[in-house]
Amino acid sequence: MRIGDLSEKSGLSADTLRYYEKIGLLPHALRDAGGRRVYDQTILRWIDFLGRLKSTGMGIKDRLKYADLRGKGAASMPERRKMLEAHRVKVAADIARLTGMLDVLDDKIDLYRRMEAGETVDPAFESCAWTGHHAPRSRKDLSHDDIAAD
Amino acid sequence: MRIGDLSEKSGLSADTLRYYEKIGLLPHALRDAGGRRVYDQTILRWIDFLGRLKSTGMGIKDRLKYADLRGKGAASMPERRKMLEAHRVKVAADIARLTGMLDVLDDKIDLYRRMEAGETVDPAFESCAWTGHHAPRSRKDLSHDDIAAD
DNA sequence: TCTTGACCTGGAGCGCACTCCAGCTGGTAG
DNA sequence: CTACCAGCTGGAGTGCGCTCCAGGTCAAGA
Repeated sequence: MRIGDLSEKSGLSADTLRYYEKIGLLPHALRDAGGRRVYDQTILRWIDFLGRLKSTGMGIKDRLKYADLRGKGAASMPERRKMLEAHRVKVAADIARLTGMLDVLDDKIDLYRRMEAGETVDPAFESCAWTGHHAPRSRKDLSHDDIAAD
Repeated sequence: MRIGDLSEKSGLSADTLRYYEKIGLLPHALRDAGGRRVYDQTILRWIDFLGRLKSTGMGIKDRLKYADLRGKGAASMPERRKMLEAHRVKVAADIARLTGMLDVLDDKIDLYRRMEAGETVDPAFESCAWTGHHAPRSRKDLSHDDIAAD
């Protein structure tokens, strides 16, 4: 498989694949007689996993570190596992944040809908504006205040 | 409230607050006699909501657009609502993606743990490697292949 | 009065993650 | 034989989202 096929199968551009190799995310590809990169199917598994790490918020530095560990073989397994465990914590936190946002959005969308329909806004939300001098205590407090026509 | 206090309360640096004002995410702040920005508490609600939009993956262009609509008042409500509805769809998709990753991570972490303990790898996972020429059919298929010592 | 510290402006610089390009080579189809 | 296309390299450019800095103003406390 050459870079064009891999590009198609992986969904990454040839430029990106070469870039990934250059920075070390992908191992140096073997070359054919003409100097062109030749890939094995198995690289797809790795590219997919890298894509998942990226799309779940792992930055390039950590992906590079992980790729580096992977290149070191079985001895690096405990360290790789620790990285994945750390990432798991972040992913779980992100899910919680996104889920919270879903509620905020639903409330706001609902408020807009009602205001568009000409409904008077529930005074329970009007009156809880920040007039005091206290800092917000929690996400819950804030998300309550968030139900506003912003 | 001056910019230092707002910085503390919002968690954004004064530089970032000025930057946000410059690009239009925040409205132009009123100034005191000495030309310094003076803020009202209510700006915190807006900053918090902007932060949520950002931290749930809304890019700067869309946040700018939303901020612009907000500045136009009640007439822009239907459009704002549509933006929020579109964002909701993205957020829900992100939650699904992250949740899928959680499973992948759990499987991989488990595999590493077992391999670190010297256990032989389950042949069900060894043999399902990509030797065929088919593209992956679904996330489920792939996540299965993903259980590999990468 | 003097000094400190918060704030001001405009603009440069940075890290991430690509993306594009010029100019070249190598293999293949007509 | 020639045209073409895929691929090669090195390097410049891009968009996002800040972050930092120089050089200045202003107000309040010792």
